[in-house]
Amino acid sequence: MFKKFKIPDATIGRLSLYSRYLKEAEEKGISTVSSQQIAKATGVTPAQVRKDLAYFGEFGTRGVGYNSKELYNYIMKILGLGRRWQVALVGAGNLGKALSQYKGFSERGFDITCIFDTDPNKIGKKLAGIEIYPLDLLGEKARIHNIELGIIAVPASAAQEVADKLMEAGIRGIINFAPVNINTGENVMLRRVDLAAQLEYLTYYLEDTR
Amino acid sequence: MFKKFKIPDATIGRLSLYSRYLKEAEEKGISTVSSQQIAKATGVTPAQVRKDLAYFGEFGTRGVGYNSKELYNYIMKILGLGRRWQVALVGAGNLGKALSQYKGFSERGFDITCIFDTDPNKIGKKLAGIEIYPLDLLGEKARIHNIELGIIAVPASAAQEVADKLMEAGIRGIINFAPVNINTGENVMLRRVDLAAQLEYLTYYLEDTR
DNA sequence: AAAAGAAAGTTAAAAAATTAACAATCTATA
DNA sequence: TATAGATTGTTAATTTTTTAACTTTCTTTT
Repeated sequence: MFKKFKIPDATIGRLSLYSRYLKEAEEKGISTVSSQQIAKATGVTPAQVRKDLAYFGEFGTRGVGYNSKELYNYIMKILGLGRRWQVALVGAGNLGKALSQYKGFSERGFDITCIFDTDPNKIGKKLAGIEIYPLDLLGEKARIHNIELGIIAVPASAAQEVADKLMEAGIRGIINFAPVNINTGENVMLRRVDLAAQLEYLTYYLEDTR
Repeated sequence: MFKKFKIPDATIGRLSLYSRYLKEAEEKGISTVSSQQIAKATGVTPAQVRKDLAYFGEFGTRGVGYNSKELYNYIMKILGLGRRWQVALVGAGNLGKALSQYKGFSERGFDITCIFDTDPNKIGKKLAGIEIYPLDLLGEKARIHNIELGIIAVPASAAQEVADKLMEAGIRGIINFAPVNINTGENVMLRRVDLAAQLEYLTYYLEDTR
């Protein structure tokens, strides 16, 4: 799988959506799809679909289209979803609880196998059947569970500290749900997801359009 | 507030982050900040900060910087956060439950005041103190509660139907947590947040870099 | 077997976003 | 009061991303 040259971030997000449509199509017995069909289902243009795919190779047949199952498999491979990933969740508050129970992760190959918190009242208890460990055990447990990804679901004030601990434990990819910027090493992939900010995109546009 | 010309989507997201830093700075007693400081704290370049702000006006003083409190207020106004917004949550499953309890919304001016579901076992019960209504009552309750924004936290298969109902109820902004594209009218702002896809950005980059 | 239609892959053009450079202006200091 | 330093707002250049147009190839039909 080539990642020699820079791919637009948005392309990755669209590939994810394409793959979901392709799975659905295949399950419905639609064995061949066109860029047009993919585009319609995912809300983009056919040219965009072809361009996105062209970054990675030639997956279709001219004059015909793409084989749904085949393209699905290719995209999943491109996204790194050819295998399962073990994920650590830090923060057993409301958000952490929700994420631990969210079915959507498992469906896409992500297994949250350990949860960490600093609150003595939470440690030892379970969330969605997964035991909550003290944050200090992160390194040890991460090794045992083969953790490669981490989710930060703690208050903004604790986010950087948690990120540091995750990096110390050798975790290479981090999703940060805290509404704050955190600094990571060069070899660590970081992505921030600010739920409130999502609503703010809406209010920005709606503010004075009434 | 001008929105005559197109602002990069990413700018809105950064403004949100700037505002959080500014609030923090002000609370710490830092009354003046430079684009450099904002940039450092939020992980962008100073030029980017100034450019982002320049879309909306002149908020600083050359040779000096920005007044933290003042700039904070301006940005909040720009984002439409000069007032509170009433939000309806559709879907009382794991994700819905989490979102209903998430403190981060209220802090930024969003109040989830009613929750909807189709599951008879859930209707009538409460989540985070908020009653769960049958989806059919959406229109009625939305009117009573002055709902302007909607959050879709239902399975992908039901997302479009829910979106249609939200639009019917006059809701103008929608966050869709279902991993599927949905179609909305022209005068409705839509934003998709795919939690699993966030992890996929990481795995895409990590896949073969071990 | 040729022609028409469909659809991918590719190249070029256009648009959008970011980065960098610079001119204007404020504050502090000599 | 002039000068140096700081820092904004703005303009220009660069880079990135999207859109459109075109070429190739496959399938079907006449």
